[in-house]
Amino acid sequence: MTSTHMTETKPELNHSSLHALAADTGWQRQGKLWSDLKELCDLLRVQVVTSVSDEEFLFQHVQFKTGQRIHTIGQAFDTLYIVHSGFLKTVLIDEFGNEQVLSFPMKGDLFGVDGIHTRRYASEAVALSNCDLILLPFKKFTALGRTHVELEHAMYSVMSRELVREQAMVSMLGALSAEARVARFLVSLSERFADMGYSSKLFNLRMTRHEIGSYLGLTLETVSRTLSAFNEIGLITVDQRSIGIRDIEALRTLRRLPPSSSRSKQAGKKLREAAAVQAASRESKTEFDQVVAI
Amino acid sequence: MTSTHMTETKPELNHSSLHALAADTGWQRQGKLWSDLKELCDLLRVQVVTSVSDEEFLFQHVQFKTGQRIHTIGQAFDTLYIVHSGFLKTVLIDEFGNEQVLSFPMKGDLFGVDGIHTRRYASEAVALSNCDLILLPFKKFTALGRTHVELEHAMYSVMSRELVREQAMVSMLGALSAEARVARFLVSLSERFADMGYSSKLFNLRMTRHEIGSYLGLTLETVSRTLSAFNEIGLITVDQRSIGIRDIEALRTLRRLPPSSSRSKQAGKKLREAAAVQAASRESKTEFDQVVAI
DNA sequence: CGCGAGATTGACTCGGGTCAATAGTAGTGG
DNA sequence: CCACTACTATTGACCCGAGTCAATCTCGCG
Repeated sequence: MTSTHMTETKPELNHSSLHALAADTGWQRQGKLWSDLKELCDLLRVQVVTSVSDEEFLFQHVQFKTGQRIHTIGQAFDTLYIVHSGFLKTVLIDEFGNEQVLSFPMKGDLFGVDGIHTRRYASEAVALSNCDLILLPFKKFTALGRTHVELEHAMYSVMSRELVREQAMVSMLGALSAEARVARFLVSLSERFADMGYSSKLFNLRMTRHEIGSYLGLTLETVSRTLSAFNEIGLITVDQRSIGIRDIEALRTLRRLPPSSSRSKQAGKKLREAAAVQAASRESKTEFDQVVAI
Repeated sequence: MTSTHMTETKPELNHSSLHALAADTGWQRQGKLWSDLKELCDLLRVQVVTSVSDEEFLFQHVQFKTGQRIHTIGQAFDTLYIVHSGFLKTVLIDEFGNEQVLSFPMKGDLFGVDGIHTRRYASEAVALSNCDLILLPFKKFTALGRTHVELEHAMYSVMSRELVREQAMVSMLGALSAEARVARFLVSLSERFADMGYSSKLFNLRMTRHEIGSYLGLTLETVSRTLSAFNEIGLITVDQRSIGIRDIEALRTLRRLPPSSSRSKQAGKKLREAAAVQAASRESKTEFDQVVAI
């Protein structure tokens, strides 16, 4: 249970075991303990007209180790979480025990929102690395929102942003080819790393091929194969979890081969080949001079 | 522009033409004109501890005709919409003009939420039938939320619900086969019609095969074929836009043939066949004694 | 009555899922 | 320290579900 890699034996949604686990964590108080409103809003990338930095309103941090569950499906909801550092995944578990990865929250991301409506979390959140999370008791937060108008708006804003993200996800799953999905996934990861201050060109994946596949609606084999293909074409460099981005533009513009409901009949295959050629022509111009993330 | 079927010629995101159109509508004032808070919450299926029915806070209705656009992508956001009656679709338009249907709002649904974050609508909403919508000016609404706590919570709740819905969508697109998607689509439609007071057994689709396909991440041919297959198996009755549900349980439990990241290796094909058999055995027990919707 | 949009069907193709074998990696324990 | 074990990743062979292309049919409307 305390090993650093994910070996926890899927506890069958056992709530008591979860709580035991949380208790086990013991609200350790190393590292940063509290955050104020401003820090919180900065993290959420929400522009707040710097309200008086109320020192009275502080939010506690909690640490989770790799593999630990932050919350499970069905567990009573009462707090939202903001990632201060670390990487997680949120998953849905369908009626037959199959996991479906919904998101990979990282620094600045909010999660737990799906619990508001039914007052129970609709998904499960698991730490993919050691994490430092900010607790955001929902009651306390809404109460605050009433006195700090801009905070309330921030909340709406973040939820709206999350909704737009999901829409983009739906759109991607509905319309893009496997290659395009993987390409975009890499691009978005790269961008996230960039604005977290890490290298956007060389980084380590925090999740398995299986998790990536689940997130993208593909099998792990397809993910692996696609990464290998990108590698051969020269778009990226792959070695296990380590990814080097060699041609982000090619990845970004890599469109769907004639996928789903396409009406504008532009031979998609040609686009792919074009992208490949385009990539090959740039192959030698990028270099790897940046620091590896983490 | 005022014809009752959808012939509007994709106006290339021309905002001025949109506004002209809205002006054209002329905020017609037939039918119900205003709704109070309680009515609004009832519609949203949010339990509100019946706040004093403030007659001062009323929300205006607007009518749209089939094919009219309620808002377009990029248009400045300032109001949310609640469907009082009628059917719509919301679509995303990707970088090459392809539509992707995101939802089919109907009675009691809220839309426009995706505009909160960037202050511009991220999607486009189009009426699939004549519609009666309730306008919900966002500013006014949040202001109200500050004095009526339960209203604020209702807003969070509805947004959270919407998020969960999107998650379910992602999950479906990522994990289910074409047949399962169509089956679930029919089930959810049936349920929606049921709690709108229409028949859950016999109803008319308000959207084309193409739109259904776009929504489900399939081609219109696959949708058509799948409906035909369900028809032959005896799960449903199809005639153009008219759908008769004959075995909702079979549709509900129709699982994915071995789709994506399946680890529990249960021969999916057998499940399908089982469902078919199951369906056949029930074939004669359902009857069509209910009133057709609309 | 003819036109155009939508729906249905068939034939063909191929992207990506399935199954399976192999290899690289890391944590565990003797 | 090294073998043992459990994941994780990579690759290949095979095949089927669903996309593509295209012909035909229906229906509502001008």
